[in-house]
Amino acid sequence: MTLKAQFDHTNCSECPIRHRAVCAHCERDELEELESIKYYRSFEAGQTIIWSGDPMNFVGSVVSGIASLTQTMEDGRTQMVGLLLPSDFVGRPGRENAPYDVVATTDLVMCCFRKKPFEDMMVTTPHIAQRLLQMTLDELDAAREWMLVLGRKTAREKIASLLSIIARRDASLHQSGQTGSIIFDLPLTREAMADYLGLTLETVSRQISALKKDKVITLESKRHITIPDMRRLMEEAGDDTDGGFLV
Amino acid sequence: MTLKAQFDHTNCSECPIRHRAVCAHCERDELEELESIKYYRSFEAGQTIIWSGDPMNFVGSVVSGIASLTQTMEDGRTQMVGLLLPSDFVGRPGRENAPYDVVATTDLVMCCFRKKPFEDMMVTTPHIAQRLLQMTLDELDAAREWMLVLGRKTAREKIASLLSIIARRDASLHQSGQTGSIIFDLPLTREAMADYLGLTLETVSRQISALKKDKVITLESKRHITIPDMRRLMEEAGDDTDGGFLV
DNA sequence: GTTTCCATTTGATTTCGGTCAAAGTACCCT
DNA sequence: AGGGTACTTTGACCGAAATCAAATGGAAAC
Repeated sequence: MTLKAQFDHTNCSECPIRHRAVCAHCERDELEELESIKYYRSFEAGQTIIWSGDPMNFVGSVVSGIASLTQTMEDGRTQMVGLLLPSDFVGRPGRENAPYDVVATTDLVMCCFRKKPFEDMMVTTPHIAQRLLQMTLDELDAAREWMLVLGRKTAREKIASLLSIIARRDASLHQSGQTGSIIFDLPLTREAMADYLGLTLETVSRQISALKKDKVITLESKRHITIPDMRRLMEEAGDDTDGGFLV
Repeated sequence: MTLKAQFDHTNCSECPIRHRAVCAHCERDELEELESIKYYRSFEAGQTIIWSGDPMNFVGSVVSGIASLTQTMEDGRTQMVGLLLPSDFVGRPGRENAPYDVVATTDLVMCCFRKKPFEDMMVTTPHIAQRLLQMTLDELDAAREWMLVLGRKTAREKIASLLSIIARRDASLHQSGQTGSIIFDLPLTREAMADYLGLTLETVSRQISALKKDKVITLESKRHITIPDMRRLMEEAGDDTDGGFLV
């Protein structure tokens, strides 16, 4: 592995990336502790990063870009099991990494920590362990939320759930509250959506067309979506309340 | 809430329950720290425990028995999102609990901690936070493993996956290695299996019958199962390797 | 022993989503 | 502009699992 510092710390100055554990802006003190054991590495969109087994003895954290965690069966069936946004971690400190592939959805910069010093640090600086625990609990909730989607929702509800999640995440980024319509770009291909939802890409396409026909969503282009009424979309998703959602 | 100490610490003397955070046997020192803020409570099999929202301001840990975490949609569709075995935790320290119901699969004893002192304790005793993090990471892996099952496996593969998981957990409890056939009692009704697998109970029944007909499993009684060849079962489950599995 | 209740099995039919196939669309590249 | 490629849409058909319905089994209660 060749690892090379490619991240300019000054990028972080207004903290747009919410890099909770290591952000130079909001966590300068911790950053200094970590400095000696971390490396930055960048990946191109579409690249698959094998993050399993012993050789990959690193814990990684997304600095910028989006990646997805995927599991693949030997016959090719794949299931996306998580979305990695800036500040999210991958890799199991304290043991061999789980057999997931990390796929860069966009260009990606990751911050990699060698495991051993990372673990030591968690013990010596309990607030980092504490924060990592909070994040892991969030991810666990998201994963469980998704289990309901995968196990019990119809194709139409699955699509609505995914759009609702992305829309809300976008809305929270843009601070635009609940007012009026929400517009966003889909960062996923139809196939990626299918892998996330446990569907085929044809079904994804059909259900998006159906939601468009029923005026639940509007498509400016294939990837640019408007949601005129968020409440309506959430009904379609079968969500009763505004409970937990993915990241 | 009436909470009452009903757990005899001497039960724990050979540590059959792996009660990692509070076991009187293996973690006596920690137990003493926790003593003042914890309460034991027992539940009957079949009882549903609402563990969400503000009023339930507790973190719970299973002392003995089995419980399941379930999510329910307003139209009654339910999905089991986790199995709680002795030593597992429920409840999100540091925030409102997630909207899951805890259903006692067997008679159950839980150890409940008031959240605030529990959180303080995590900061003051970092090794507990560390251990909780490990357990949460394990659960996250299990949840993600299950996402593949829910999203991409056929009914037959789902059943085989569940049986394989239970069989392996049992085998590890009985220290009986990989040798020969494995016999165990199903702790779940067909309906509970269906809720776990995102199927209907009829499909569960049909697939179990099919596996029986094909000699992958043998049923002594409806709940007593023999697996003559574990490798065969794992093939049926579509598992290529012996990767991670649930709890 | 027999009645009751619940879990389970089995059957008949329907339906949702998958599969296979073809056509349409946008974007990049000389 | 033309042509290639990757992504997306749409159609026709099929099959796995859901749904509806009834029968069977097994254990506790009377």
